[in-house]
Amino acid sequence: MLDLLEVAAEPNRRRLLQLLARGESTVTELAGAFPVSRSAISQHLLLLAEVGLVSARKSGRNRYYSLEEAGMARLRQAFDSFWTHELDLLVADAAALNSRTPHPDPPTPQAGEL
Amino acid sequence: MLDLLEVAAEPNRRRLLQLLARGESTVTELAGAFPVSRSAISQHLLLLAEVGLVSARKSGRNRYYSLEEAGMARLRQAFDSFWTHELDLLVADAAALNSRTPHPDPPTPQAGEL
DNA sequence: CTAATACGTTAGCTGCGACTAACGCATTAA
DNA sequence: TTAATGCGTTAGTCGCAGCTAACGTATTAG
Repeated sequence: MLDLLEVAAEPNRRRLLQLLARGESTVTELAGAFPVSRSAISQHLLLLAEVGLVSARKSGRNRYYSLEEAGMARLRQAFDSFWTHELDLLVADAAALNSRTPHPDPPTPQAGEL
Repeated sequence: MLDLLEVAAEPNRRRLLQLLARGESTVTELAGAFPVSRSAISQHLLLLAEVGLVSARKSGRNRYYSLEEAGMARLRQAFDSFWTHELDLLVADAAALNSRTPHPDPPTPQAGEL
């Protein structure tokens, strides 16, 4: 599996990325937040590393994983590239239909946002 | 597979969503844009329908698939929910590193997706 | 030193996702 | 009417993604 978006989309890996956004962490620490084994988490991390979304630093007998910023930027670009202008228009319509909450930020094509 | 992001992330289904963003289309028409069979495309569409991203309208002996706007809005929200503030900060740093254009409004020639 | 403990990875299994082939059903042609 | 063509879906196969169990390795206790 080489596809960036597909790799990042898997629920456990998504969660891993979010946890790592808080800061670097070991496999065991991360695994504590999941119902599955360390092994499973380790393999998810290896896959994330393979596509350049994370990297590891060895210290003692621990390996500290952390987000690879350039990779995450590529992920962001991939999603933005997927989310074409047509989709923006469609979703804007949908939001107008079923929301009494006046959209505060979301549909605004902010520079750093989206 | 019930996960919205995961369903949408698969490359063929991603492409289907993009094609449908241009307007409704039949299974056969859509399949023409892929190297795989009508059957495969039909099954991808059925899955997309199951999670509410598309819907179908029958006319003659054709079924016209089109995007479900509310579902696409949910997809957007799911991604925004995943992309936490921490990630925004990290990616902002990464963008600052390898580009003098900090805000990707112009079509960046980087993305190899799709 | 040896043994024990804890870390992360590799070996092996299983279920399910993605695909082609076979099918049912309409529509159109004869 | 019947036959033929084209539409989309269902039946069945295969490979691989995701998991647990077993392992290698390295630190720490004795």
